[in-house]
Amino acid sequence: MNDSRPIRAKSGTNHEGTSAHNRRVMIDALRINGALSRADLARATRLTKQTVSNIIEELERDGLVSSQEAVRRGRGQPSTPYGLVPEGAFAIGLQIDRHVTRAVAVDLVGSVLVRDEAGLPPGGPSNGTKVILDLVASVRSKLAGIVQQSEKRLVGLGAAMPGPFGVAGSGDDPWMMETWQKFPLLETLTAGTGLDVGLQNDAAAAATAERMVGAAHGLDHAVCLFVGYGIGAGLILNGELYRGANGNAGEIGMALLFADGKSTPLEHRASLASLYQHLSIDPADPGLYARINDLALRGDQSIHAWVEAAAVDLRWSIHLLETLFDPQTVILCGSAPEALVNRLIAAIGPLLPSIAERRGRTLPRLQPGMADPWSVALGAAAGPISRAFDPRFAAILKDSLQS
Amino acid sequence: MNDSRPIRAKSGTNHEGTSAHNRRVMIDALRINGALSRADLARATRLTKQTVSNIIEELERDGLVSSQEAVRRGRGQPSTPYGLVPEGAFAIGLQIDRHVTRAVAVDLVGSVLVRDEAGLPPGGPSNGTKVILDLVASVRSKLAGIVQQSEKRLVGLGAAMPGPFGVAGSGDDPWMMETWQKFPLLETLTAGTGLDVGLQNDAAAAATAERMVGAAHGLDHAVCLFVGYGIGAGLILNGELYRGANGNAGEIGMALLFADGKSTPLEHRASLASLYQHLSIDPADPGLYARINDLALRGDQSIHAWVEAAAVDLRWSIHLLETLFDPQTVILCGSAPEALVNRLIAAIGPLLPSIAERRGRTLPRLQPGMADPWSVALGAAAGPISRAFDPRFAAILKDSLQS
DNA sequence: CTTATTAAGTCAAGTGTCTTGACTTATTAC
DNA sequence: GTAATAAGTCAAGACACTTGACTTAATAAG
Repeated sequence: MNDSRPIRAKSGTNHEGTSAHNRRVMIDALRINGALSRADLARATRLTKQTVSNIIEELERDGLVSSQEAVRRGRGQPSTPYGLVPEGAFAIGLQIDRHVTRAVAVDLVGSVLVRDEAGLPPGGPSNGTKVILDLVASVRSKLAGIVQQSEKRLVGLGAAMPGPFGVAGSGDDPWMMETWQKFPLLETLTAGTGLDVGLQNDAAAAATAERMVGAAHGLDHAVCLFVGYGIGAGLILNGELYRGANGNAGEIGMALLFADGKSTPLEHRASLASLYQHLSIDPADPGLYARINDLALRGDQSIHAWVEAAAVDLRWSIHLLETLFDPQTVILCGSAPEALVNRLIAAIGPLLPSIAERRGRTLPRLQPGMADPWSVALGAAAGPISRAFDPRFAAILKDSLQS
Repeated sequence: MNDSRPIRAKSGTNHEGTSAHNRRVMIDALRINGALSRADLARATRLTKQTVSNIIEELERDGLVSSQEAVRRGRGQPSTPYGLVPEGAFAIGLQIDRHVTRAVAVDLVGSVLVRDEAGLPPGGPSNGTKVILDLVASVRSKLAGIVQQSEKRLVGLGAAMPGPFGVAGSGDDPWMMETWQKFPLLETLTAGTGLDVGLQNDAAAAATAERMVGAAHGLDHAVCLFVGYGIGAGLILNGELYRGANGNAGEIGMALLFADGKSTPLEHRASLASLYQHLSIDPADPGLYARINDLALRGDQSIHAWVEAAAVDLRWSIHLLETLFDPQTVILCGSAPEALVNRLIAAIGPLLPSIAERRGRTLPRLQPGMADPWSVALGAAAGPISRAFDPRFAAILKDSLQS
C-alpha cells in the first residue's frame, strides 16, 4: 500500500488571508467609487467601522490611500473621505509585438507616467531579448527620475504578446511570433529585471486595461474583442481576468470559419494583418499607424471594402461572445487607430439578435474601448497591479500569501 | 452634495469566512481524493495539523465525515483516514423539460437515492406547477422513507430547465418553453417547498453533474457540450460553474451558423429536436428514448444521415469551445441514449486543430460524459450540494454567511 | 440660542480561528 | 531492544474581526 499519489486539494486560508482580502476589497471599492469615508466603506463591505478604520490606517501608513478634505453631508460629524494615492504603486508594462516592443510605467490608478518603444529586429528572441531588457531598464530609470522611491513601490512587470502559448506546432504562423511563443520569456525577464513577471496575451492585456481605466471599469462580466495584428478576446469573468487552463482562453482569432467549402481562421479575415494584406502595406512600415488613421479618417475607399468585410465577421464574433459568455457588455478595442475602430463599430451595427437582448439592459451591448497602440502595454502593466491589489479568490488562499 | 449614489463594493470577510472556506476545502479534498488522514489533509491544504484536527472533529460531529480503519503506511503512527459520509447531506434535483418533469433525491457523494417522473401537461406553468410540486413532494417523502432525518439534512432544491432566461422575446421557440422561462419559477418553488431553491439551465446542470461524479471530477476547467432537446454548453471555469452576468452563459444552441446565405441557430441543426424532426417523430412519444436507443444501437440508416450532419456542427462547436474557453477537456453529454452519444463521438472524430493540441496533454480533448435522461435532474441536485459544500469565492464573503 | 438628534469615528475589551512548539502514541528500521 | 519516523494532541499564543460604550461634530427643531 505504498500510496504516494499526489493529493490534490485547494489551499486553506487563515487570518492573513482574511486581512489580505479585506485590504483588497477596500482598494477595489475606492477604485470603483472614488474616495469614500470609512463609514461608507464599512457599509459597502459589510465590515465594522472599527475594522475599516484599522485597515485604512494601515493602508495610509503603506502610502496606498490618503485622506481628503472632510465633507459635511447633513447632520452628524463630517466624514473624511479616503482616496487611492496614485503614487502608491507602480508597474511596468511590456508589449512584444511583431516588429516593435513598447514599455510603459503605470501607477496605481492606471496613469501612464513613462512610455517608450523600440523596433524589434528580425530573428526572434535571440536578437530581441537585449532590446527588450534595455527598453524595460530605460523605462524603469525614467520612472525613477520622475518619482522618488519608485523602485520600492514597483509591484511587477507585466508582459503581453500575441498568443497562443504552448500550442503544438501552430506551424502556419507567417509572422514569426512562434519563436517568441516558444521562448522562455518569463524566466528571461525575471532573471533580467529581478521583478515579479507575468505574461498574458495581448487581448487579455487590453481587457485588463479596460477594467482598470476603461469601459469595463467596475464591471464583473465583460468581454473585450481586441483587433490588433491578430484578433483575440480578453475575458473578464466574475470580476477577474479568465485565462483558461493554459492561458489561451479567448483566442477567437484561431476560430475556424467555413465558407465556400474551405476553412479560414477568423484572424486571417478580420485583423490588421488582413488589412495590411488588403492594402498591400508592409507591416514593418514605421509610418503605418498614421497612414491607417489617415485613411480611416478620410473614409478612403481602399479601406471601405475591408471594413465592410471585417464588420461581417466581427458582428458574428460579437454575437458568439455574447452567446457563450453572457457578459454585461462587449468592448471593441484594438491596437489600431481610433478612427478605424469607430468605422468598424459603425459598420458592425446593427448587432445580431442574441441572449444579450434583455429587458432592462443599462449598458450598450457593444461599446468602443481604447484604440491606441499603447493600450496593450498599459494593460500589461495593469496585470501586476490587479494581481497585487484586486480582490481575487486566489489571493485569500494560503499558498499565495508567502511566496 | 446630496450624494446618495449606491456604493459598489465586494464584501469583506472575517473568521467565519475563513472557517467556512477551510471546511469546504476539506470536503472538496475528500471528494476528489477519497478518504484522507488528517496529516494528509494538513499537507494538501497547507493548514496545520491542529487546525485540520479541529475542523475534522467538527465535520464528524456534523455527520459529514467519518473515520475509517487505521492504515499502516511504514514507520510512524498509523494514520486514520476520514471519508465523506454519503448520508451527510441530501438535495432534490428537478428537471423541467418540454413534455416531462423528473425529480431525484441525491446524497452528498452524488448517489441517486430516489427518482420519479411525471408527464407535463400542455399549457405551461398554469397547468404544470401542481404536477411539479407534487413530484417534488413525492420524492421528498420517499427519501424520508429510506433515510432517517433526511429533511434535516436537505440542503436545497435545484431546478434545471432549458434556457435562456429573461431574454426579450425569443419568439420563435416552437417548444412552448418560453412560458416557463418567463414564469417566476424560483419564487413558486420556494413558496411551494420551503426549500432553498436554485435554478440553472440544463447544460449547466449536466456540467455540475459531471463535476461531481463524472468526467469532470476534480477538474477546474471543463466544458460540457450537452445535447438534449436543445443544445448548450455547461462551463466549469476555475473550479466553479460559470453562469455569466444573467445565468445564460454557454447557450451555444443560440449561436447562429451561416450557410447557403441564411443563418440558422445551431440548436436547429444539432439537437434531439432536429433528430425528431429528421425522423418525423412526435417528441411527446413516451417510448421515444427506447426507440432512439434502438435505432442508434442497430446503426440504422435513418439515423445515420442525422448523425453525420450533426457531427459536422458538433465538431465545429467543440473546436470553438476549446478556442474560447481553453478547458482541460470537453465532455459530450446529453439527455440522449448513450448509444447515440457514442455514435456522435465516433462520427465527430477526428477533431479540428485548435489550441487544445498541446504538447504533454494528459486528458483527451473530447470525452463522453453521462448520457442518460436522468443526468440533468442529477445535475440539478448537484447544484445545491456544490453551493453548500464546494470551495467558492462567494462562500468566503460576509454577505453569504448569514443569509 | 439652546437642545435634541444624527452620524462619523475611537477606545478597550472580547471572541473566534489559526499557529506554535512541546509532547504522546504507534509503528518500522536497524 | 533502541532509534527513527510519522500521526496526532495539548495548551498557550497570536492575530484580526466584533461589540458596545463613548467622543466628536455637525444639523434640525423649538
